[in-house]
Amino acid sequence: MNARQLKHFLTVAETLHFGRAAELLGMTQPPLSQSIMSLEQELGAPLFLRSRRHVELTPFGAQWAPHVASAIADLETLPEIAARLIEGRAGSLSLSFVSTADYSVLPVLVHRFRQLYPDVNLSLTEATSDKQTAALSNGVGHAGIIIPPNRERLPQEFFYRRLIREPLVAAVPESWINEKRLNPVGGQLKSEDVIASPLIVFPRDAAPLFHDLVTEYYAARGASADVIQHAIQMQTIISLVSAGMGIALVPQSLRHLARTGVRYIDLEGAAPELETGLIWRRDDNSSTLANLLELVEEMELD
Amino acid sequence: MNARQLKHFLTVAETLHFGRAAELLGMTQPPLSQSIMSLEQELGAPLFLRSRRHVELTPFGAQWAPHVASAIADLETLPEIAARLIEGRAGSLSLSFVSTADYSVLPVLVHRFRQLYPDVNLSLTEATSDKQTAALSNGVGHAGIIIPPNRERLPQEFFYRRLIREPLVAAVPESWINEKRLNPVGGQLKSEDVIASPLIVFPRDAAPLFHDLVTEYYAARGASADVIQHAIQMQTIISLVSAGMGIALVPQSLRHLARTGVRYIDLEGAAPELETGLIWRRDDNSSTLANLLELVEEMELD
DNA sequence: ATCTTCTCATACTCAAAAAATATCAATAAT
DNA sequence: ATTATTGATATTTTTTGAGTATGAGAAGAT
Repeated sequence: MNARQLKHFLTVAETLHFGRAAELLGMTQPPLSQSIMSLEQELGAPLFLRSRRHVELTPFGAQWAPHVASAIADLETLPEIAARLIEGRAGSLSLSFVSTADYSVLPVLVHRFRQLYPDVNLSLTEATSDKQTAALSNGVGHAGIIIPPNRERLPQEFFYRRLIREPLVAAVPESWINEKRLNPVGGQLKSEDVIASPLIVFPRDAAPLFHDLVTEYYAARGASADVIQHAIQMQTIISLVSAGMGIALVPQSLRHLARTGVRYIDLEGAAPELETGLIWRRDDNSSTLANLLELVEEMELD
Repeated sequence: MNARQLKHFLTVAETLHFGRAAELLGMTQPPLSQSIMSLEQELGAPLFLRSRRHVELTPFGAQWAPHVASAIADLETLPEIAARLIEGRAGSLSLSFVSTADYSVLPVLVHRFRQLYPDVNLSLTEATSDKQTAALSNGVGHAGIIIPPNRERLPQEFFYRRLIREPLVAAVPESWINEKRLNPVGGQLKSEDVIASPLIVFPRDAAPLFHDLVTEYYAARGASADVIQHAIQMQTIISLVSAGMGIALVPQSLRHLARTGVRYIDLEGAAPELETGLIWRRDDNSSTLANLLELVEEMELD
């Protein structure tokens, strides 16, 4: 019993006519008759009742036909499924991201991807850059949005592409401005003001690169940060700023996270810039990943 | 692309080794390699990454495999489904019955059938003997439990088998006995008492054969029935008896329908007998029907 | 470093299966 | 009666699937 014979059976069951069925199947009638007969012999029961002029299904044939039809239909959608998987229009894409990306590239990227590839199962995981790199290295996940280390420290097994490069801005309690504790000039905060203010910042182990970028700002000005509090979530940091506990240096895109009592102010002079980009394994040739990369090329994220 | 190639693909995907897969498939390795290659060519994408020493699935292959596995599994259950349909262990059986059978043969028949063939979809329809015969004649339903007409009036297209032959008994209001309006002697009701009592009976058009059996009882005794009420359901008739409206002549098996205020009493002498039997189309060779018939032969219903 | 082994690919041959052609036989309609 | 229709049978041809023999490249052993 093979799919060919089953197809033959279905066609005869539909037409109830060997000649016409053979035509539909692109073959001649004799081999079709033989095919059905051998199928019946194998099953040990007739599928059709044939008089010399008429063909009809036996009760067994009639009840079996829908099962066969369903199995054959499933079989025949396999090439279509394959095509969709090959083109990356179906399948899965597992994307990890650092929490800061949540306010900049991630939403627009995810939205566009979902729009273009609605049938791809996109799974998103928040993780630090280090953890993302480790997971990808172990073959877990397809791509990660990270804050990149120095080029030489990025393992050879990865490709990297910059997504966005944005200056840090200060998130400050609104009250401190009203009380003249901070004095922005022309919409910019002076470095003396920054240095003099208690700082709320990520713990270094959670985001070493971002942490280092902030502390280097102080070091470059011959000072060191007066870290009053660590917090592991951007939202928590902003909440603490709102409570007047201190200021924070955050990526500019965090302006999207509006919160009463918090003002975002540009830094005076050349602000440190935070780069965010995408990494993926060189040897990963998943088509869903390829589609994501293509989409990244097409989008103007900066 | 055919089921054979897909099976090859699945086996290689499981073993990740062409030689061992070929062995599992009962073939040699070269044609297996060719089969996979031709499948890959047809799909337009590689299913496996082969180095000279290693085989692994491509992302596409890995994602396609479960779809293929499911389709092939469905395909391979078709012979099993066919066997069950052929043996009548799956499929459907549509049985109609007269309402009186509800209290005699039907429950035990249905119970036993369900027990033996739990996967057969058994559909039960209550109908008069005439309607059942007509439906069967039109190819609707498999068998019917009817009160049979004279043999010569049963169309040639049917087979018939008696299931039960039971005497009619009188269903009488309990109060009438207490009030000595009826006087059973030795547990039997005299025909004078029957003739003298108002009768509740099926309308003739709903059950002509049963109706005729009852009226012939009166005719044979030179009387005619004093029909005080028609009712179309056995339960209604017994309810009316319980209310003291009259008596009814009912099949003995109706004793199973106990009701306060109603007594079932044998008729004096030779009581009219009601036959109930099964009909089916001679040319219906459904295996579920065959199983029902076999079951009927094995059971002692009388 | 060389040799052996493992493993998938290639070239070629053969057998079995599928389908074609030609024809038959039975039935229904003209 | 005759003809057209339709499924079955007989026989040949084509296609497909699988076999054998062998090659080539990589990993591991000596």
